[in-house]
Amino acid sequence: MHSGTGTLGKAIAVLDAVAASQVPLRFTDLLARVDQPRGTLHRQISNLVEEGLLQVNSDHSYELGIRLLRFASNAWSRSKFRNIAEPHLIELHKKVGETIHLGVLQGIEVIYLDKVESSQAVRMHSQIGNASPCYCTGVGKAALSLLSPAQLEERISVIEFRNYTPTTIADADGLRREIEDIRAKGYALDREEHEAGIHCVAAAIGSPGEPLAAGISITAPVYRLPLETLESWAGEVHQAAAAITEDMRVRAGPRG
Amino acid sequence: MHSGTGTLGKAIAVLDAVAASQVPLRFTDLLARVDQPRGTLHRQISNLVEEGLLQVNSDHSYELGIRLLRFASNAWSRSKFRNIAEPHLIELHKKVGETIHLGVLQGIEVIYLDKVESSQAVRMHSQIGNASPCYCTGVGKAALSLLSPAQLEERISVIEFRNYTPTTIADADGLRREIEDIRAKGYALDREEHEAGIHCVAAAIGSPGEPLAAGISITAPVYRLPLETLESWAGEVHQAAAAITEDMRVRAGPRG
DNA sequence: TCAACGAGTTCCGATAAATGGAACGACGTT
DNA sequence: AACGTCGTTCCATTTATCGGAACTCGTTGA
Repeated sequence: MHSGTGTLGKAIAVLDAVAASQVPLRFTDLLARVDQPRGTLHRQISNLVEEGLLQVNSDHSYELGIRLLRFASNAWSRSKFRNIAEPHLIELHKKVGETIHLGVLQGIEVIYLDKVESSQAVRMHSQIGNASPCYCTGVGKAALSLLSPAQLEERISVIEFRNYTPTTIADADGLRREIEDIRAKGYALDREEHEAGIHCVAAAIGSPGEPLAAGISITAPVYRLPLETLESWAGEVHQAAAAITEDMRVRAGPRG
Repeated sequence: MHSGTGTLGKAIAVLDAVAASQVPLRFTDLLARVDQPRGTLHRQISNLVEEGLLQVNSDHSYELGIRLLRFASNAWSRSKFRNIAEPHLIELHKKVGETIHLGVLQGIEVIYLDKVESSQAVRMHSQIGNASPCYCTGVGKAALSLLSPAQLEERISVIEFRNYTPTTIADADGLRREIEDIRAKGYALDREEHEAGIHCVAAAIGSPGEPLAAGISITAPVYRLPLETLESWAGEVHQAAAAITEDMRVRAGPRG
């Protein structure tokens, strides 16, 4: 979504382009999306394919390579943060009985690291690894509230605001006010700002000034759970988030 | 597990080193595992961290970055192969009632792409994305049987045989005989060769000479299911694998 | 107190790799 | 048969990578 400097950055920009597209891309399509000369792009793609990061179908369309899967399964299962957070997610889920999400801020996106819900019958993988815009998700806004003014402005400046629903925050000023509000209250609400019919209450994980900016949320469908109920759990979310923050501090500080 | 040529390859070799290790690695640990001068490695790591592919903890230990997760969730959900195979896996599961695995050959490893089992209660992600050696898994051996003699020898030459269990194939000659046997029979068996107490029957997906070499397997614990029962399903596995191969041919050939 | 050590980081000339413009070959279209 | 499109290859130029050495900082031990 952002990168581009350095040889490695260029290569990843190609992966990004492939990942961002809903339809399979052919060489010329990529050429249009990645700002690179033909020869250069061709070689970069070749390298990526050779490394197993990109896969080419028989019709010359590209998809992300399975080697990424191998890396990711590793990243996920060993993630210190996720492992520390997991018991807290489960505990919170037991308290409220609704779906719990764990996500971290990555640039201007939230990447979901874990999810605890009642009906595990849903097909696996759900939205683990999925990315959503930070400005219209509870976890995202909560995480943003940890940033310094400078960091915050830096991120805001690259956001392209888009109205997913009527309640989506529409511009930078709206987001600034929202962040202020979240800092004051200690929790964030997503009032169907990303997906109609879904709202959530969230709290930030991490401390101002430190690199980790993340959050957890309780998510529920509007038709079944009013916002008031959700908001009444603000204390619980905040408490769980604080517990994770503390666990991270304790276990990261003294030693690995 | 292999790469190393080119700037990109070097970078990925670092990721591989981090992924391969069970314990968190610090700078010096990586230095020992990746054959690179200090200055060079330092810059490569910096680049990887900057791109979000690698993450550095406060104690200078490294773990794989969550950005990989984002790529992987994409790679998985959009994978043409996985999507085509999925209904066949479910159908096969309904027939036999045991766990079905889908895996592809990547170098000398099998990477698991999907899994269908009865008790989805198990924590998600299970072993999707996990990698296992090709010479001691049913899927791996089945996939190897599709390779040309030259390709096969190339791969065999880089395998480091290791005895996971008493029945693990111990050397190249043993593997060559096994592959011959699989070609003759049309299916592969894993007689507790990778994990004691677990065996499976598998069949190859793909055609000789084509790039895709994959397989599916029916897996079961020894204590509950004798090998004879498993082997009696060889026809079903083979049939399902053939159906996937055919679907891939049809849907990949005419157009994307 | 000071020297020695190990871990991580920075610097910079030499070197090798990436760059990108242009030409080429393969198809399908008009 | 001439044309446009798409993918691929080539090669002189440019640029980033390489890697040895020096530097910083915290720890250990005499």
